[in-house]
Amino acid sequence: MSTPDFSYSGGVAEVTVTRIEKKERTRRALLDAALLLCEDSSLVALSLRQVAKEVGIVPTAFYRHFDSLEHLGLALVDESFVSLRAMLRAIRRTDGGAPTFTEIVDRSVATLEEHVHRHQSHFRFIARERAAGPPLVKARIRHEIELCERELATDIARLPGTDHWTAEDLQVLSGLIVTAMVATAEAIVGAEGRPEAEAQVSAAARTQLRMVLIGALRWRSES
Amino acid sequence: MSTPDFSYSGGVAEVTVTRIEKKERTRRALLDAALLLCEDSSLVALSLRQVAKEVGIVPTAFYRHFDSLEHLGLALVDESFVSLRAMLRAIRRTDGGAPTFTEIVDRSVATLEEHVHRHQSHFRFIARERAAGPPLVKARIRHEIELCERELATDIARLPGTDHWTAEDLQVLSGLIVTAMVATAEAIVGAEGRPEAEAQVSAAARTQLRMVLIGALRWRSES
DNA sequence: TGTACATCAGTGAACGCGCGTTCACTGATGTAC
DNA sequence: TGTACATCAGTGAACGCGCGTTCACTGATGTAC
Repeated sequence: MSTPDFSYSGGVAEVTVTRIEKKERTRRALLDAALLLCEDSSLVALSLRQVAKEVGIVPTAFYRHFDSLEHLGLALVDESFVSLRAMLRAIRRTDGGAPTFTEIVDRSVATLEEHVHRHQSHFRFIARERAAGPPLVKARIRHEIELCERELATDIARLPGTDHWTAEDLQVLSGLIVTAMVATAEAIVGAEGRPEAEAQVSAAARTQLRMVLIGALRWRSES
Repeated sequence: MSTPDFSYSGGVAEVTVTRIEKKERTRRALLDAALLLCEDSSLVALSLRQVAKEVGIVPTAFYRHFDSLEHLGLALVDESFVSLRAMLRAIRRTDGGAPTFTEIVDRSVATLEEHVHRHQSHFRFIARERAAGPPLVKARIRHEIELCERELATDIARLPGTDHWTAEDLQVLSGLIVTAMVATAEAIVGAEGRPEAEAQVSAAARTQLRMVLIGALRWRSES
């Protein structure tokens, strides 16, 4: 196979692509191929040669882009958390002025559902490699999840009724919610588009989230 | 290396071991070796030859015991869930006549902590392979976790104040608790024996569990 | 109890294959003048 | 604008290695008589 040629001719004009753009496209293709190929096992079971073959370059050309598959994995983690942060922002935006807890919960779960669909492979990747990825990948995912928990904690602090909460309690609640939402995301992915299964998952998620919020808001007074 | 010889001489008597016992010991050694070797990646990244080498048999002898590493994985799943069920039974036993929710929560988390320590490698194995294991292994873990959720649901149904609950609500609550406890188990393992980190994890787990129970018991009246 | 035969856990050679990584290379793109 | 040189993404041969699996085997243990 020859050098991938990304220049193409439109109806009228020849479009030429710079060397830098071409390199960027190969890099993209490597990331996409790796994400696809490790879908049903893990990055640790994937080989550099498989990825290169999928993209249509020779194995040695891989090194022009990444030092190793593990480093490619770090890039995928970073990308995935861009999606995830975007989701947190979207939830914050839609829930910002919501009148009731029920509405906050419903909107949050709906937003989660939508984002899981749009970035399925990213969510799967994180869920998988969090537990089984190469060392550096595992470590970075752990760190990023911690950041998300903190971010969520500051969001929660803005809800009415949380004024007297300690920073620790906020953090603990935030951890619980993130854990539950990660599990929900996994379940949505597991539903594989079967609408009735997914409806059940999201109904369960709404119930869980409501239970948690109700419990959290009452919790100091009973402990 | 010659055939592993399990017969040994005590101070007084020669102890001979039957062929069946000898085979069983090799099988055990294979299971232990696999569990050890996949600790920091996954079963999908492990090779039959590594396991055989660790045990001190020739690679081909592996087939006397398992069809493949994936089937060995299934045996490990079964073993792990024996530990896990034992834990659920222990929690049921200690909490059975507990007077207050606080006590139920405290005892449950303490029991979890203790069992996670005793069967660390089993918990790690399940947490890892649940997300990234070979297909059959993933499927069986998913199934077993579902069974645990059902088992827990019937336990919860015995608590006072849950009489009017629907089966679905019980299932949903049970799912939430299992998710939170799995996450706690992972965190305990992650604390790696640093006592202050672990104390923090278990304190957070108690808070979370209490929030969840308080919320759950109030939830129907506010939804 | 002794002997002849069956069983079968573990052996060891061999196979073809995919692996990560090295190296010197090619030729299109980019740049300095 | 044209030419000479630099850059560098991708090539292809080669390496030694570990992989799963096949096969015929060995020799200790187990059993039937």
